[in-house]
Amino acid sequence: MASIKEVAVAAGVSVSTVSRALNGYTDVREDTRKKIMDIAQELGYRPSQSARNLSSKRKENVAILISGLGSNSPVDEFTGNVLKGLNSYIQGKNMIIAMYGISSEMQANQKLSEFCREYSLSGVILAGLKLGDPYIEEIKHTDIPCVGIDIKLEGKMGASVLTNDIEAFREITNYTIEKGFSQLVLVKGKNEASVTHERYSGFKKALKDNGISDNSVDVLDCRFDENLAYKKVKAYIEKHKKNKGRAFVCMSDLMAVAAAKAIEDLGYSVNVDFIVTGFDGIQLLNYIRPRIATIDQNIVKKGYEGMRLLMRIIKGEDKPRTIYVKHKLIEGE
Amino acid sequence: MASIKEVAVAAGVSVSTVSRALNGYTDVREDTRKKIMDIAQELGYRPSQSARNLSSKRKENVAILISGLGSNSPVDEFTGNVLKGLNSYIQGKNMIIAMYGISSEMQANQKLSEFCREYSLSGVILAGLKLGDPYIEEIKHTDIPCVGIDIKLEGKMGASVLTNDIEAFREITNYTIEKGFSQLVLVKGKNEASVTHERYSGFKKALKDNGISDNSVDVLDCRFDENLAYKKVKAYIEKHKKNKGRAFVCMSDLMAVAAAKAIEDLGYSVNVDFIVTGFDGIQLLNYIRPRIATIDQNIVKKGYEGMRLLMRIIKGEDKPRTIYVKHKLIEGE
DNA sequence: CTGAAAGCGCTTACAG
DNA sequence: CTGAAAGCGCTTACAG
Repeated sequence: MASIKEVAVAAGVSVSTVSRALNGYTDVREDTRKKIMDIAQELGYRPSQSARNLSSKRKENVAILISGLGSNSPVDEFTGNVLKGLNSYIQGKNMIIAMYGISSEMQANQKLSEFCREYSLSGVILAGLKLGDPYIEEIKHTDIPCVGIDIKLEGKMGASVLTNDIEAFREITNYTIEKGFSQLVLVKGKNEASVTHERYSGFKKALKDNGISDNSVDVLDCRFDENLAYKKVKAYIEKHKKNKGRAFVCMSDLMAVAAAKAIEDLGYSVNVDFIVTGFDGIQLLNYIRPRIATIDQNIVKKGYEGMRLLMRIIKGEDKPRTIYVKHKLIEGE
Repeated sequence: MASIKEVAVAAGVSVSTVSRALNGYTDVREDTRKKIMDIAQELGYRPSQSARNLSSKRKENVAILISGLGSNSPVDEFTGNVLKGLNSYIQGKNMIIAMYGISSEMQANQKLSEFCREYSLSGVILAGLKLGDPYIEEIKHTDIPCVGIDIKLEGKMGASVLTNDIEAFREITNYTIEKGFSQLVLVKGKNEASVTHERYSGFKKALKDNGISDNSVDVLDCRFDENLAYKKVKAYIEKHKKNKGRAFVCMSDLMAVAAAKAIEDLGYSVNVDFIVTGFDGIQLLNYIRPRIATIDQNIVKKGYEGMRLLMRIIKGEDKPRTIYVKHKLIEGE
């Protein structure tokens, strides 16, 4: 419960001196500082962040704003992994990061800049944003540093941490073909998601790499919906048997798992009669047999890099820019 | 960027009046209030929380402190589900909750009361705490409302949201027996976890319910470790074949999944040759075939109820107490 | 190297 | 019903 004043009195110095000592200013005599430190420690003194925020200009408060916690969205590992990544960055750095849930509704009611002012934030990480969310547009013209995880942010203060979806999807498609399955079926995500377009573009590059013509490939539009993927893949196989597409290249792991299930439910063997590949690298795949090949996006690393970039931007050590976190191909069996 | 002063000037009233109008005090003339509201809206005014925290006594700032985000812990769904629950409570309530990651190390460095003072918190939800964490002890003597999710908090300000582990485990054990498998093998969690003891006690009640003697039951100490569970269950079956324990009653879903895998790897059929049951209700089970019976703990609900209880305690509408969130038996196939 | 003083943006008795 | 003023706990020029 100690305030700076109590520390000052106990140390027999002024409040200003305590403040300077505690904040690591150099113009404090060493023994004065020592005494102040000791007393602060003893009293369990902690500066009130509210008071500090109110009086100080140069502050380094950051927060992560998480969208999509709303109750209709399925809980996935994304949030936990991002948090874990942020956390690993601040470990031992004597800093703390606040997290706030932001719904699309809330974004409509309160501008990001107002939010940051209200909570004294000097920079934010944004996770879970969807194309069309109000903040995406606002960030183009804001002057507070923003780092988007898995979402491209524009404007002079907009930075991003992304997977190179084009390269990654090209890679896994090539992997599929190398495994001897060149009659491809693309199990596609929803068009509203930017990643769908990027992965699609990577897919086409892989076709070109292998001299496969676009129109020899079937596309199942499954909108990242596992039930839809199950149905469409099942129907596809029932119709063509093993005579047409034999490789289901999926834009997400969950769709891949559904596709694999469809294959098995029809009495075929995954990775033998038909190959399936995913994208994301979710935990679930570790429990599915046979193992489905995928691209691990390394979300934890994204959290870490996002945090690191944000701090560097705030301190002026770096400029807002786009970082690509290296993905990893995980082979199937 | 507007401050209360600018609103006051624009409205032609004093700062005090603006403050009272915005905070819903009744002693403001209706048209004055209306004008102030309009102008505040127009200017995009938001009160600085820092200033408010500093000047006001009766504040209702709450936060969730999450332990176990440390990088060595596996990411699971727990955190995301709790957050989702909290979030569903505050939906539309015009409030926001801050989240902070707290490691055991940090707990050792900074007392909870100091933390709350530093961040102007009037109440906290604690999630992911382990037996032996420093804050558990401190809470016994603190005077700030604390709600523990899945951890029993003591002291006059300690509240808890729990599963009735004893009843739940008794229930699933009884379910197993009803399914015709009475030669039980308990796949046990680690002794350092309080839930292990409670589930064990529920297990024994079920034995008594069915007149089964304790020493006819084998216990595999697997410490909530899936690899250990896999090994021990496999060794057990290799040794006894189908001649002894036939029902692996597991204290967690992950151990149950491992047990099921061991069974299948030995060429047996899950839920036919041997039955397996879990505990938790994790998403993964929806993807494992055949479906393993389990107890769904409803973590989302726990988050919701925890938040609700905390707010009620802060407002004086309720006393710190223990809430049990109803679990649900999910049958296997 | 140190202290007195102003000020950050609010809330809240108090007076009228 | 409204306003002037004190105060919350800090930081930061400024003076010495």
